[in-house]
Amino acid sequence: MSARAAANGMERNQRSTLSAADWERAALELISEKGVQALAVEPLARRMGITKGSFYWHFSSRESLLEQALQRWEDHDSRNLNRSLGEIKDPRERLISFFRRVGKEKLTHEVYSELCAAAGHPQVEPVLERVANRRIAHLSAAFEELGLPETTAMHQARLTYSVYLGFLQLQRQHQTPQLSSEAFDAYIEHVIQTLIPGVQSESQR
Amino acid sequence: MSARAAANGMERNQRSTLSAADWERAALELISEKGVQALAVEPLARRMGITKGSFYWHFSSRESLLEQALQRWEDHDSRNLNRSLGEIKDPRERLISFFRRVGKEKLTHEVYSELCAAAGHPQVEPVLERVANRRIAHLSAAFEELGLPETTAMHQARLTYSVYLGFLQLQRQHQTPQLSSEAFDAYIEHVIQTLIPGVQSESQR
DNA sequence: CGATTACCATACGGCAGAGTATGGAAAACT
DNA sequence: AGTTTTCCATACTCTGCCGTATGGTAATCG
Repeated sequence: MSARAAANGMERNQRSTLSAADWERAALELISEKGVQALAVEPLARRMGITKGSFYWHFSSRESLLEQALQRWEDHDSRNLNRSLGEIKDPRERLISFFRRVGKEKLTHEVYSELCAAAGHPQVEPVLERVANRRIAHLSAAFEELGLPETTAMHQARLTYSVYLGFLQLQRQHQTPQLSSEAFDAYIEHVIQTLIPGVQSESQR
Repeated sequence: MSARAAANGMERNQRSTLSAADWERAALELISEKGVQALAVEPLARRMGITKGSFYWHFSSRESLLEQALQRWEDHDSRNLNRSLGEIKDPRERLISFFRRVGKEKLTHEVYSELCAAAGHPQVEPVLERVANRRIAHLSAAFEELGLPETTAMHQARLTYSVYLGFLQLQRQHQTPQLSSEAFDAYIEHVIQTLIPGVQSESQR
């Protein structure tokens, strides 16, 4: 009985053979937990109950793994954004869904949060730039649909995105109220009323 | 002529002997440039034109250096905050100065930005928590002075601080307009008008 | 002026992760 | 059934940093 067969039983639950996509998914999961700098070949392999002999068959280097994993994440995120753009017609609802989606899509946001922490990394930087530009453009378009002039809409979009980024940061510091609690909902409500024109609370009507 | 004397002439311009404070300052400078994870003994020593033989005379470990450097930074930041609280009476002016000070105090903010990126680090985390709480309390108090009810003021303070954090993040990604340009001033103006109650632009009057 | 103290260089051992080399086993082809 | 391909384990080397040990030199003190 080989050591490989022993490992199959417990640690590796799925198939008997790994693909590059498996490594990429595991890499993103590790990033979401410990950050980009913690993405190392041997620790990742140990985590998967395997050795790096496998890794270097699928990838040429650690750098290459990061590259592929980042691309996978970016594609996934990009599709998500376009989907909400197509599905939600009302720009106000689209903006609100932007905030509400922070709770859902947990893994994606955790990864993004860690990527932000690793800005400055040569491979991460361009991804961050593209993603931020796409999302800000998305917000800016919604604000324009709501009647804001172009420059104002751009400012408001940048401001809104800053709030989102700051929220992620406070979350990383555990400085934010528990998600899915009344305190959290109240805060989100406050943010929406402050940033989205034309949304009024009951007390203000 | 010793190698030491040769190093004195060029790399080390100041005194002939280093103090613990010198190491702490150099550490903060390195953090502001490359982040917390880049704070390593040997690279830092090389940067200072010296060897780690000196370092381990002043400090017991890398951990200890980080501890002292962080404390130095936090003290400095804390004093800054209290100073503005004492000097500026008008709460509106105090809030505005909060944003305007992002341009000044460059090193302090760059360090803070990198500390945020290193949230999760056991030594950094408590510092971040204390600093954020102090600043948010500072903002919250100002909003209360402007007449907002307690809960609303707290929400607004958290929101405002999120904007600040998001701004730092966008700066790290080079996604923000150049400081001290008209575009930058226009954006800051927009932020102030959106977040500070009772501030009106000329076009809105 | 001799001895102590402060500060630093050099050389060492140790660990952790990157990448390479090589061989083995199972599966897929022919 | 025999061969090739696919996938992985094991055993190296190499590099970068941590922390220690030890000795040297300049300043300072008694």
